[in-house]
Amino acid sequence: MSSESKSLLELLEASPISARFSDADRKALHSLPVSLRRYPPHTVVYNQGDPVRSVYIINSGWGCVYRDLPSGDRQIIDFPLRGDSVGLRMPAAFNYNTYASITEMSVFEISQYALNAIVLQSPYLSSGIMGLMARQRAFLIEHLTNLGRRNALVRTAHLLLEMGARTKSNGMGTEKGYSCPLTQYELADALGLTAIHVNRMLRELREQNLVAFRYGEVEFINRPALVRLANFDENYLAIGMFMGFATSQLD
Amino acid sequence: MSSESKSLLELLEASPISARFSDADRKALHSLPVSLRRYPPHTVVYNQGDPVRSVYIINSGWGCVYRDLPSGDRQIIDFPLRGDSVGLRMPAAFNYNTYASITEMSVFEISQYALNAIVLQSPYLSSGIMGLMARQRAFLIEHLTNLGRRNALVRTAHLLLEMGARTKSNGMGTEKGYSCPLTQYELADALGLTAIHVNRMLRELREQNLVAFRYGEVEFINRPALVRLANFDENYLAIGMFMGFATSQLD
DNA sequence: CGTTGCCTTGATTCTCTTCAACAGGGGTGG
DNA sequence: CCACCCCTGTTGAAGAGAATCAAGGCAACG
Repeated sequence: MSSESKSLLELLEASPISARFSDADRKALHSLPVSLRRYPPHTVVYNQGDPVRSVYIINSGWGCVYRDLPSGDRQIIDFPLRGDSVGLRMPAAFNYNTYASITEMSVFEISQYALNAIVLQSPYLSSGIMGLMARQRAFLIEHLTNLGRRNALVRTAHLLLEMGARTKSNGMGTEKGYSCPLTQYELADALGLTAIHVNRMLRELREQNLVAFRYGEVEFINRPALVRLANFDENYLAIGMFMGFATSQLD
Repeated sequence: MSSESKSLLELLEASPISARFSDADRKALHSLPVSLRRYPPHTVVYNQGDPVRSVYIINSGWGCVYRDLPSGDRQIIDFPLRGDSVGLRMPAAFNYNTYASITEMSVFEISQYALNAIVLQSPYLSSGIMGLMARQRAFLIEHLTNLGRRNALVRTAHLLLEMGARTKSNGMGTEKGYSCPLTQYELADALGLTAIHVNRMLRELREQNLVAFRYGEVEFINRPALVRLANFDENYLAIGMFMGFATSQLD
């Protein structure tokens, strides 16, 4: 895979988060107990029903957050990538979804307890955390819209474009394409479709010379036409960076 | 309608938020410039594309947050009720969805600018804000799962149950039912269905003696059976109250 | 008293699922 | 080394579920 950071600070200052810290914030961050964890492919990080203990900032690799349903289906909520956060929610609660790796994955893990402390210390950091939450929220809303009001072809196109924009913004991909380790089953679980139908939609997109997803590579063939088909708007992804509540006082 | 608060403080201390403030927090809240606004039915509060200016805490009435699509369809993201928040995201950005009233609606409006200030002043309040964001996030995830992996009947049942749990938790409804001013068109836009099909699903639910939604009233006839049909789990709604990051230090 | 908004129902169409079968690659064990 | 299996991808045919098209109902409102 592409870039990977050695420290949380380095990751937060890199794209897409691009935080700019004061010395005080840096100091606070240094005192924060963080562990860099590695997970092999297809390993559960936390499970639906587990108590909430930690927050994760993804450093490298692909994973997915999903909800298992009693019917045996699952709904994939998101594929968090480098620079995304997982698990920012209330403590003293239980997880109502599962987070698992897809490829080998490295993440920075911060305990809820330590996070509480830093929220008390640095308003800039807490507003940064809100920024991360807002970013995840924007992904969710787009995903929701995708499932509710777009047909299978457009929906598939849209997801490929979204992951393209996200991989580009964190250095994992380019305008032309990106490496994507997802199976058609995983795509289907995210898109609310069957893998069989996803397969047909991918073929359709390929045959229309819009985008090819084969052998773990997404290749944009005719990006403008694909963007038009999917009515894709990159702007929603730009929001929610680290320039949080606190800094906007400068306006 | 049922309860309504005269001040933001009163609203925050009431169910479902149930905040407990220190004197310092109360003071900070008192200095916060808040305006109580009323909107007539079917009025836009902010529009897709407008710059972000304010955050809203709903006091009474029904509204909806939605995204308009170029196709002319729209996807309703959420129906925020008393005690819910709208617009908590990054400043210096644009809204990528619209917030409009459905019934007459009263909301507390706080400028982003003022909110920044309070985040700097009170860590407890900022963690409370994170709590509100986490709560909205839980709604989104459930809604997403609903659209992705449940059929029309179950999906409809689930939404009626969710709004039932939410109205109950903020005093607008009871175990037996609640007043619901939504049209079948609005339900359809939330559920990713056509109004015609929603109509059929409501009839089905009524004929199976599970729940009746008629004349603006949702009446749970056989709640246990309905909960079973929809695989409804109220717990996800319980998370994300005001007992935020900061307080959990007491653990 | 006609219009408008919301609800209701039937008939038809089409999107997506389900069921079924097969092909290629990678690993494993006999 | 090969037989076997599992996982992923691929394709076809049948069937279900929801959309679309069409029409009529009732109540509120000017």
